[in-house]
Amino acid sequence: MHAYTASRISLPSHSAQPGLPETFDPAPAQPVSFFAAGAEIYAQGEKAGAFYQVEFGAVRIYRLLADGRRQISAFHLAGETFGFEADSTHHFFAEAINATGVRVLRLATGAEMARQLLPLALKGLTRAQEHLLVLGRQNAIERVAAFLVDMAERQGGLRQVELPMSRMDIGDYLGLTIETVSRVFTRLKDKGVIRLLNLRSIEILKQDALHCMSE
Amino acid sequence: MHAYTASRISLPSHSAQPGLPETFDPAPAQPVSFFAAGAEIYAQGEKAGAFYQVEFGAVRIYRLLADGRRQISAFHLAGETFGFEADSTHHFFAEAINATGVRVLRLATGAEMARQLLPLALKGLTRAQEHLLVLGRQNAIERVAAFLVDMAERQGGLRQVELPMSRMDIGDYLGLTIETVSRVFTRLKDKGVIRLLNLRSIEILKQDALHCMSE
DNA sequence: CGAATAGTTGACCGATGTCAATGAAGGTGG
DNA sequence: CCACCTTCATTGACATCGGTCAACTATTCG
Repeated sequence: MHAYTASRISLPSHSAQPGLPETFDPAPAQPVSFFAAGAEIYAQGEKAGAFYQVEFGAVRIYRLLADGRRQISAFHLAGETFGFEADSTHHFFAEAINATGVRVLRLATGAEMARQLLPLALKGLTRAQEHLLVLGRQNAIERVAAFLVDMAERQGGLRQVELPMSRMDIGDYLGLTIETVSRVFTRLKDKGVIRLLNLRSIEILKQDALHCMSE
Repeated sequence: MHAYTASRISLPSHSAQPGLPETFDPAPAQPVSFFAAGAEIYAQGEKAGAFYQVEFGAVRIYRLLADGRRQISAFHLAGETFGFEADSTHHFFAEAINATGVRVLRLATGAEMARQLLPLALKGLTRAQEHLLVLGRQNAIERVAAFLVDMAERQGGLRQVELPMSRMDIGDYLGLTIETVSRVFTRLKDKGVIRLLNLRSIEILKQDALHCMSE
């Protein structure tokens, strides 16, 4: 049982992005906030009133038990959206994993907003439910394999996969300890399924084998 | 690793309910379908085009792995709504646990529908994410305690709680085996926290202790 | 270059799964 | 209405996967 102590590492600079070239956004330009690695985007219990789109970097969404055990329910990479809640309160914590920029989208109320948000909420629901299957019924190898397959898909299905998060983050996402995550990485490496380019990026050598392991 | 073999036990009678007294429903009356215990309401892969409100009985939503391992992602009791999907395909199975009546609500498209559906989707998302914490980071006693607390709350917070589902269903919801569920029930009974009135209903004797155990 | 942080590896332990036997409950037909 | 049979739940003995603790190594950052 490992304890996790949350700490506000640095404050975001809530200012609009000035002069960077950007892809065209049909919605009226919204401010982009920057967060340093480990910075809190919002906390459980805080008032919710916006949702967020990742411009660059990566975000972890998590919850804590009283004794510090942490469960990360989702990672969000560039282009993905998070932060909507059932009521006007955040039920989870959101933190930047690395230096991260998020576009803050103020919540309009009304049917048009619901129309935009619903598909995102439903996609998130499906993702969460699929993750339940992993946590409830898969063993350590299957969990890590499923995680790598998912990360690979979200990065365009390339052989090389960037893992912006630490082993502890991966463990807290998969319901495992860092030691077990590490051991499974080693086993996959020894089997020739993956290659560790460095701590934060892997190459998938046997796509089929990995898919197979993830069930 | 236990195998679960799904089987269509009986077909639903897709007919409107004729002469039963009903509580007033502001929406135009929709047909109610009846399902026998174990009957399939929809299957993974089927075309989705409606959502469902439980009139009476109970429903399990689940997914299977290739080798038969099953994860129940949610139970739905009377009054609750389920069946909406991110795209037009069901990603899960839905089965009646007991004799169950569900009101079938055909999906209108458009903003007004989204406005109605969004809160339900968001509520479901929050529930699923909270369940992730249970599956990822809590031990067997905590899981069962959390389950009982949840069931009690959803039944009005009474001391006596009805469990419409089998031990296997509970196990497949909590990521445990039936043996472990049974052993935890016995431990809670021996500690005087609960009393087993019969297989499908319990009495909570120490509400605080149970809350405490569920973290 | 050195200290601090993150990751890996090994030895051991315990919680939960597996397998098997027993007991209780519910449904069906005589 | 009862007896039997089937299904479901409980209990025990044992195995195993993953957690814990500790030592060591690699990486990053000042």
